Amino acid sequence: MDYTAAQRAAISTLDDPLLIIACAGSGKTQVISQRIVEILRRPGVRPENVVAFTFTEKAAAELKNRTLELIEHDLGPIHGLADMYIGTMHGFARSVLQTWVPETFKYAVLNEIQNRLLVDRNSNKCGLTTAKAMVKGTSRPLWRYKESGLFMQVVGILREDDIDQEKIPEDLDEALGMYRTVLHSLRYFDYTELLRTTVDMLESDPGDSMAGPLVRHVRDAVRYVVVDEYQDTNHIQERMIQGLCRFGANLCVVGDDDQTIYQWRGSAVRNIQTFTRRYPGVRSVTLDDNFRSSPAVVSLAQTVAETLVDDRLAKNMVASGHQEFDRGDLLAVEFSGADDEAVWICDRIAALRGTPFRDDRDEAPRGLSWSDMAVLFRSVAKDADPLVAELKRRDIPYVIKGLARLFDAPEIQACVTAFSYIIGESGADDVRDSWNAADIGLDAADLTAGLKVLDEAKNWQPGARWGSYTLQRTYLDFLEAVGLREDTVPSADGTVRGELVFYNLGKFSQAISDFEQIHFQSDPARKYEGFVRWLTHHAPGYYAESDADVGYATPDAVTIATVHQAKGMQWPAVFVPALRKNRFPSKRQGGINVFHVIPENAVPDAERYRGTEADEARLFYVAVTRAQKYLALSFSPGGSSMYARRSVFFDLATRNPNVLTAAPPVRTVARLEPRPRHELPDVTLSFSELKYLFECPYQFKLRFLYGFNPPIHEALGYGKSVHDVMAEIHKRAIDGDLASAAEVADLVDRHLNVPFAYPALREQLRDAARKAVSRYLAENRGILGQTLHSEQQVQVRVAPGITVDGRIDLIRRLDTNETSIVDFKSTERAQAEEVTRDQLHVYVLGYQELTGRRADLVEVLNLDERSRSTREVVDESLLGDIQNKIRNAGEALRANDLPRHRHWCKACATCDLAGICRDKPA
DNA sequence: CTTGTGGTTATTTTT
DNA sequence: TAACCACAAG
Repeated sequence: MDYTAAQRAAISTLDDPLLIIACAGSGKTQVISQRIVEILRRPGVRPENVVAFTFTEKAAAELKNRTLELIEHDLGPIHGLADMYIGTMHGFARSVLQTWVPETFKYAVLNEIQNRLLVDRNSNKCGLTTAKAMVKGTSRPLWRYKESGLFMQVVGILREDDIDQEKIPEDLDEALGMYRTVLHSLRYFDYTELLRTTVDMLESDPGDSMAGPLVRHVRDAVRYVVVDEYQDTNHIQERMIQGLCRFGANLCVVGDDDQTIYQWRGSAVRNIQTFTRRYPGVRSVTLDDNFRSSPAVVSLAQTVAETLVDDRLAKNMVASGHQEFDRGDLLAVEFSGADDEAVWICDRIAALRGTPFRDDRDEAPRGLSWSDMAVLFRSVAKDADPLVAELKRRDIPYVIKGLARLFDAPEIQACVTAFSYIIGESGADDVRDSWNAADIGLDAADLTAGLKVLDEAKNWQPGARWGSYTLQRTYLDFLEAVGLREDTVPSADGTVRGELVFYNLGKFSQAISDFEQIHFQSDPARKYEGFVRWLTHHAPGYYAESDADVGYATPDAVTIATVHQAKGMQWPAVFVPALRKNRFPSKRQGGINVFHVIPENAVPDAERYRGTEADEARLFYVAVTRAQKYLALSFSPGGSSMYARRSVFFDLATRNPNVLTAAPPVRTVARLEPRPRHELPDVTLSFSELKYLFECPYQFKLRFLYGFNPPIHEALGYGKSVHDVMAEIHKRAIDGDLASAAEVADLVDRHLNVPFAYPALREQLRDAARKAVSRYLAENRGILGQTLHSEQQVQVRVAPGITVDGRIDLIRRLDTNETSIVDFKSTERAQAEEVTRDQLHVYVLGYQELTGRRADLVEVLNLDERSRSTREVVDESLLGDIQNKIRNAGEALRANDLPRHRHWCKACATCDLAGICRDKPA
């Protein structure tokens, strides 16, 4: 790989704090990866010394894969790569807490929807009504349900930003305290609390009793910190970075202040703009070669960037790629209506298809295909309808993000009707009508069977345990009774409808899980009623987007996306329609916002949350720089007078000399056969996902691609709790601190978290856990001191782009001096023996990757006294087989080839989802 | 060029 | 409910 002088400078600066200003298309990911390789090349540096942050999981997967590829190529096999962290800051926080702070082991992380359900359910205890909004000079409390979203934003900002405590009203501070108390008493982190807890600990003294191990780990292990997309970091994230570097780790931040587009999350462009002032001795490198776009696209982007005057970091993007500019590539066209605009875009898409295009300088040209084109909107939800209709009319394939609303789907409406039947708000005829309207291949007899399930759910017995009436159970039973199958969903055109319907039904299953996680402990009558109430009033707003983007395989289709979603991507041809005043740039929004609750002067530069003209210009800059060669901007007046005028961005573009305002007649170039660029998606699987994939590919699809969840079990959390106890015991054992029998009760009490158990069950589980741990200690105390690793992160890269990662429960040395890999099982729940054997042999591979050594034995230690433990010698022949098996499974996943088993088999017998897969044998 | 009024609209999304 | 825009009036 040839690097430019600037790239080489960035790659080789390893000792001074480094700021890399990376223009769009400047090969940023490659540079970061290569720099990590150079770090690892240094004598004495181990992979665990490196921590690299990205903004999203997707970016992390890309960076990780690129880095591993380079390492393989430049350094050959090196060990311990599983200890190198490349991921999001939230992921890092979770991982270090999980490793170093036993007190946090039992915490679960809430997603945003569960978070909001929690706030609504505990609105008084959470401080929702204690917090007050200042409206027209008088204060009033916030509304439950209606303003709980606002409340969450408020408690988010209060914990993430650099707040002037003096200016916070007492009642608001109290509300925040109440909210945090509720979170902690239920053992939950929200995304913010996860970061806050970690950051607060990172800033503690190395001798601190709780945070000490974490701080000492950072002090001893973290030597190089890399932060990508630095312009999108906010105050708490900056604190996290400082916490990691406080013992002298080298810091490298990478970003582009012109591409800050997440300001409403509180990201502070100032972090990157003032970086050189805040860290002493910073070396600054600007990557201003754009290898992606033609000179004309680059010049237009420059025009946009130059409107951003204040405090912009100096840079001068130059086109250095191989794309050539031909007059007519850049257009800014006006239309009298959105329909004309849509027709024109489709015409142009059709005309561009088959046009010769070179992905690389010295590669033969290929014909452009559907997936080489993208249409980017400021708001897909508001503006994309006419285009979608036209694409549909012409049978041009497209994938769209963020338009269809989940609860508008007829099959979801039918689900809602089924639950409202249970609480007596709909009749049997309503249920039949709604499912018939969904047209998913059910006949009258199927629905009769389904109604029987719903009738049973109606008849809960007062006094019976609440946990036996789970919504998820009812839902899955209903789907099983009606005999729904993916391949019997009728479809007019192709085979995709079954997939879409199952995707939506899977999402509904997730919605049930979200609700039930928070409302499990309500009595059946209230739970079902509350659920229906939530489904009709609140859920539709929460689950706004249902993208039918199922699987890893990328279809050959035109992309319709928002500019935000397009960040980090590129296409040969890009369209940016609906460039209307008040939409793009977007006008400010009315209604009450966080600053009606938080005094504006308590937050530094509070303006940044609201979004400015400059922020919109940055967004437009991002849109323009996605194009490699063809870029068509267009305007048509929208429905009302508000959107009747042209955007300033459109006018700005027309002033650029490379832009034509009318499309020239199509040049007659030799057309080629359209051939989409073949890009293999990176696949990273956890061990448990892999287990499902081995067991049954279709079950994997139902669970992880569609999102179907099994019902919550009352004892859920027990296995994890015992696991956590073992983890603490072994971590202490490594430090030479052997737990005694007298500590068992205390250990169990600290880690036991069974939120869905009724009181008697909880006692029973506590007792079982104590027994299991005592028995384990009694039987293994002798070799506790020979613990090598506990909860060890491992990673196996079986093929380029296919990685498996996970944690090994325990690695220990036996008295025979053999190394043994141990997996704990704590419940009777059977798992096929060969699956366990496979899993353990994957661990063996992981351990070998980590240390270069081969383990001798694999053990399953059953902590449940009624099950047996196993101990086997590592099977050499199995190790090769398993690699192939993983590779094949990964390839199948990439190709979206996830079939069900041909016949009912052992896996079906234990599968929670068999009922929506096939008929059970008599 | 400023001010008042009535009408219209309320985005983006990651963890 | 709040904020902003377009347009008209002064």
